[in-house]
Amino acid sequence: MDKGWGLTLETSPSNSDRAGFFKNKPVFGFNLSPKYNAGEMFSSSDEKRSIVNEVDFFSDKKPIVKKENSQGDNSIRTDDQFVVNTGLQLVTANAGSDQSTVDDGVSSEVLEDKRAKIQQLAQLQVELERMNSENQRLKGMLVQVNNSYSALQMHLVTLMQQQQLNSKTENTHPHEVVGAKSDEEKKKENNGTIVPRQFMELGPSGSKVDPMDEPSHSHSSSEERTLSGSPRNNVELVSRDKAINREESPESESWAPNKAPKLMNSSSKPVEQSTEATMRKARVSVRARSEAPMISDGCQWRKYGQKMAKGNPCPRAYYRCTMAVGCPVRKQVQRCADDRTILITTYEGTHNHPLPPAAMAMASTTSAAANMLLSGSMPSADGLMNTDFLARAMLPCSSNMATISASAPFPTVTLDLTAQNPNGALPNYHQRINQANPHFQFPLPAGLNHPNFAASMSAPQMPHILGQPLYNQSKFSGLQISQDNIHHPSISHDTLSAATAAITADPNFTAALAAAISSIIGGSHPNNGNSPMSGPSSNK
DNA sequence: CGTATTTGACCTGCGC
DNA sequence: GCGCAGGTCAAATACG
Repeated sequence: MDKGWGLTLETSPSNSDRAGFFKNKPVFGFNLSPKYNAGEMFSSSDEKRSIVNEVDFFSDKKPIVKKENSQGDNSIRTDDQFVVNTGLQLVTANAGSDQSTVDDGVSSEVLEDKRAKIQQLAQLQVELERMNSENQRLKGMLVQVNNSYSALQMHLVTLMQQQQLNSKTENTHPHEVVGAKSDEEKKKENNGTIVPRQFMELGPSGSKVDPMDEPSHSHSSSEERTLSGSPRNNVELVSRDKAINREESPESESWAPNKAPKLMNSSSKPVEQSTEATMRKARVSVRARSEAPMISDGCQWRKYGQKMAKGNPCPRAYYRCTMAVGCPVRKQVQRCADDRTILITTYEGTHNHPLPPAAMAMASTTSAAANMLLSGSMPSADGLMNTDFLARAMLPCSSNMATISASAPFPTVTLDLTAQNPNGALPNYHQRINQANPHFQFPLPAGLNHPNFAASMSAPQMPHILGQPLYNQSKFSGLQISQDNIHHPSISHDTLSAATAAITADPNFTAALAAAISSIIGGSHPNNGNSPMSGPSSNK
C-alpha cells in the first residue's frame, strides 16, 4: 500500500489537542478536511494556491465575495469552511461601507466568473467526498489486513513457542525422572548434544533446575533471585510446574502455549495450591500516553475494585477479564502520579480462552514478556540479563522503553512507550503515532490494531522486523532491528554483542521480542469492549 | 430486570 | 502483635 495514504487517512479530527498537533507536525500537507482553514494548514500564499482553487477564489476576488454576501447568496458561503478566516472576515469588515460600490460594479463578466467558481467548488466538493469515501474504504481494508496479520502473527508465535516448549520438555523430563546423573550420562541422553547451563546443582539438597529457569550460580544474590526469599526451592517448584503444564496441556492456549512459568511460588505452599497464585505473579506493565480512561486491548474487562494507592493521588482500578468464565487475567489501571497523561496498565495472568485478533497482540506481548521474565533465562556476561539491554533489545526505539523491575513485589516487565529521547523528542514511531492518532498517543502492544499506526509504519519495515526474528531465532535479527530499522545511537556494539549472545542462547527471548514488536506493529483498536475507569476521584 | 460499577469491608502479606 | 498497604469480595447502586 502506498505510504501516502497513511498520511491522508485521518480526515476528521476532533480532538482538542489536534490543533497544536498539526501545527507542530504539519505532515498532512494534502489534507482535504474542511474543518481546517487554509491559514493554519499552510504558511505561505504559494502553498495556499497549491491546494486547489477554493483558496484563490476568495483571496483574489474580494469584490465578488462582498457582493455574494451582501446579496445573501449562500451558495458561496458553504465554501467558507475552507477559508474561514479570509472569507468571512472580509465580508464582515466591508459589508456596510462597500454596499453601493458592489451593487454598481456588478457585471456579467463577474457573474460568469462567479458561476464558474461555484461550479468549480461544487466539483471540488464532489471530489472531496469521493476522496473521503475512498479513505474510508482504505481504512476498512487496512483494518482487515491488520487483523489478518495479527492473527497470523499470533499463530506463528504460538507455533514457535510450542516448538520450544516441546524441545524443553524433552530435555527436562529425563532429568526430573532420573534424578542425579552424571553430566556424561545426560549428554548421552541428549544424543551427545551438550545443552548449555543444563542440570545445574543448586545446593546441598541436590535440587536440579530447569535450564530455562536458572542461568547461573553466580548471581544467586542478585535482585531477581531474592524476590521470593527462597530461590532454590522456588526454582525447583518452577521446574515441576512447568513439567506438569507441559504434560497436561501440551497444546495449551492458542496464544500462550507456555502458559505461565512459575518462579514466585511460596516455598511453604504445595505446588498444587501455588499454581494459580504463581500464574498471576508475573506482570507486564504498559505505560502509555492516553487521555482515555483505559487503553483498549481487545479484551472485555469488568471492574471489580478501586483503591487509592500510596503515593499516587489517582486511584488504581482493578479489572478482570470477562471474555470467559474463570479467566484468571486481571489488570490494574492507574495514572502516573508524575505525569497524569500517562496511563499505566499492568497485566497479570494468562487467558484461558481464545482471543479476538485485536487482543492477540497484547496477549502475546504480555505472555511472552512474562514468560521471558519468569523463565529467568537471560544470560549475559555476569549471568543476569542486563535490564538496559533488554529494554533496548525489546523495544529499540527508545533507551528506556522496556525494563524489568524485580524490586517490586512481583517481577514486572514494563513496556514504557511514553519514553522520550535524550533530546526530548519522541521516538520516531511515537511521533508517527501521535500524528496519526492524537486520541491515542501510543501504539500499545495491547492488541491495539489501530490502522493508523499500521499506516504510519512503512510497509517494507514489517516483514523486515518480523520475519527475521521469527524465522531465524537469532539475535542477528534483533541486531537488524536495532541497527537498520530503528536507528538508536545509544546502542553500542558491545550491547549488541551481548544481545546476540543472549538471544542466541535463549529462544524464549526471541519469542518475546517478536511478540513485542508484532504488538507494536499491530496498532490499536479504540474502544473495543472496554469499560471506562472512573476519574481521579477516589472512593476511600 | 439484567448487567456493570461503586464502595466499604475484609483478607493477606510485610515491616517494625 | 500491630499497623499499613495492596488486593479482593460482595452488597448497594446505577444504568440501559
